[in-house]
Amino acid sequence: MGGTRSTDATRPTARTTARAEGRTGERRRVPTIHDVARVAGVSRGTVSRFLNGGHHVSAEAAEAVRSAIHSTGYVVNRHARSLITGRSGSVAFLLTEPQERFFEDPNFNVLLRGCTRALAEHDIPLLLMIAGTPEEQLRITRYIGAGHVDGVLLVSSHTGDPVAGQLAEAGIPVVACGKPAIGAGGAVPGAHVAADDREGARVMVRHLLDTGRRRIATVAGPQDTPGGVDRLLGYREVLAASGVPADEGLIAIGDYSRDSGERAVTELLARRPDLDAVFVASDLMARGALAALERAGRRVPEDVAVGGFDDSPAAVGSRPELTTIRQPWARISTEMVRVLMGRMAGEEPSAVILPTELVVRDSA
Amino acid sequence: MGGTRSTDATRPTARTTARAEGRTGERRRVPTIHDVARVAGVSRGTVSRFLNGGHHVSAEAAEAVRSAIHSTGYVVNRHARSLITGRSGSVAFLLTEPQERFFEDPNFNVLLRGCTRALAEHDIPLLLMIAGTPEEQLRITRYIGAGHVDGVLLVSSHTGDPVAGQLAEAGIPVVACGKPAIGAGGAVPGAHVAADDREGARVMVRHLLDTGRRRIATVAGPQDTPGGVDRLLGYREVLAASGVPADEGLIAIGDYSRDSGERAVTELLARRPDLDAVFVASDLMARGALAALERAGRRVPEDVAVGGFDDSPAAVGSRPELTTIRQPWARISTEMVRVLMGRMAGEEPSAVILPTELVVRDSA
DNA sequence: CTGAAAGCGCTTACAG
DNA sequence: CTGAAAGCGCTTACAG
Repeated sequence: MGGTRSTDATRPTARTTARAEGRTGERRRVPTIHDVARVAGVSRGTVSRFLNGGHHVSAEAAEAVRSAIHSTGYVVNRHARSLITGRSGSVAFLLTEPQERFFEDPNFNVLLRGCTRALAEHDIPLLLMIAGTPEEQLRITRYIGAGHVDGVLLVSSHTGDPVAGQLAEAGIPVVACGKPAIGAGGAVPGAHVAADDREGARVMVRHLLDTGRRRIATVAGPQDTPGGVDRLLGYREVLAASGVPADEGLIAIGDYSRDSGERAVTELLARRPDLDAVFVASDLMARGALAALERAGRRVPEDVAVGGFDDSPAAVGSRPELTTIRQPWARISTEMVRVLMGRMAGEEPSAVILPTELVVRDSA
Repeated sequence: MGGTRSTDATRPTARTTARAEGRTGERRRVPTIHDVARVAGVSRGTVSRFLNGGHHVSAEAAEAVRSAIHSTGYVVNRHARSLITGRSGSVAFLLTEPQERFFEDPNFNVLLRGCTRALAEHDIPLLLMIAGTPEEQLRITRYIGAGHVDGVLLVSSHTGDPVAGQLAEAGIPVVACGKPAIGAGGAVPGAHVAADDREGARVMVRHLLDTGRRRIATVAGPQDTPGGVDRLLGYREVLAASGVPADEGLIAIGDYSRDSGERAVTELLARRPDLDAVFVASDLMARGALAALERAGRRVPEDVAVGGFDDSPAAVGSRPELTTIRQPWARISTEMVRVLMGRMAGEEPSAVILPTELVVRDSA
């Protein structure tokens, strides 16, 4: 804002208001649709029609409006528009992560930036919201439920997140990043976009097998996250198919943190000293695995091959650099926005599973 | 939204509209101030007064409204409010960084999260905006200039950013992260919050001196950024004060990237093989420095001490772990929001310089 | 302290 | 194709 609204002689009932006056004393008046109409010599309705697709507007009228918009510097007042259309014209990027793990995850940046960009192309601002605590969740679901946002890009790694359900119940289009948990009651899964975790894990374990490894351990992710479950599943599948006997002693569970990877591999080494490879379900945990192996005097990849997952910056900062599975974060964000726009236009929820890619570096 | 607005018998002119009806067919009606007024048995004006501070509202009326809000589940329609107050009730977090370096910087996460949180406490949503290209800058300054946002948290590391000036000119309260460039023409510096780069550099160089180093080199940051300039300044000051002869051959310039740090130290080593310490103006560059030193067969810290800057996650992922200067990112975000709220309330621009902290680890 | 009324800037049937 | 008019949900002087 930052302007003084002056009495407009052409509007008999207009009154003088001095609100939103700039601190610095400038008195710029933000032009309205009314100004554009006056300059263009048409009615406000015509300007509005021009603004909303230009249907039922003659070529001359359109041109007059176009030039009037240019000369006045008109920008639509979204509040007025939203008030009548009932749509806010904005979308929320909602993070429901108590541990705030995502903020430590470099991939999160890529995702957030990608969504911001993709939305900007539709001229839709992104509202960043963090609902870590139950109070914040309540406040935010109320806010969103009141229609202050047309759709939600939901990021939460853990299952049992009540927010997704509440939002869906309130009729808000939602698309989640990552596979949602399959509710015990068989709740319909919402729209989501995810990397193909299972196939990614398969590819990595096959790579380990192909390079001659036979005693392949794994550090799986938390088993209350779909990603954690799927990557372990992929591991089991390939081993089963390869005829290598299943060995539960080669499986350890981490929580995606570096430390948990270090602990898990230390355990694994104690249980199965003869392991010659380990598929670690995240790069961060793989960093911990590298540390544990070094401490144990094992060379990587000579003695033990290490395969990570994510292809996060952590993958290249290590020594040796990590062979890993790249998650298509840029595409995930693009697809999330695309699916959300579809939902907002009335399409049914859909799931998009994106392929991952094996990145071979030094560790395996 | 997500509801059908039905004809309201108490409002003679109300019409039936079916807009914003949920895709799933539910027909929930979002309660308005009118519903609250009816339930509470007061006028809409009274409800509004209650909502806006409760002045001129009797205790009984207040109580009736409070309970009516609760029972109806009323949430204010911000668009309607904004339309009349001329304030949007939201704030932009604006990134004007062509290189998008900030998105690779883990500190950026902390900053963004901190600002989101601090704003949420005031019940103000944060709009994330990225203006990397000139076109995006134009679109965004128009958007902001039209009053769609009450204030801007500006993040841009480079000088000569035209956005800050345009925003200020449009009368939008702005507070920048980091010291703005001192314009050649002596433009008044805007509100900003920054770490004390110069003192941080001084502390590090003193630490190097105190631990017996005498041939202290530096890899400075880009000299078109205030941080780059100030950290080099601090380095020079301490050396000058210590009586160590100034040696321009000990000074190299990087661009904050890992590679540039590696290059710079390689150069430095060629020019001054007898250097026994290097103050590197960012942890990322320091990582590169470590690599260059290792390649050159110098032990850290025995042969050469390395001091970083930032205390980013890069500082602990290295071997040896980096001794560095911690930037108070959490406080920076809190202060940015505090100063911005002040600006929005009409206060004059102010600058906040926050202290840094020496974190001693293994590299120096 | 409180109600009735005007009006914020826009969109959208409704008649031409 | 186009204008006049109603109305979105709220706030705010203005009278009581």
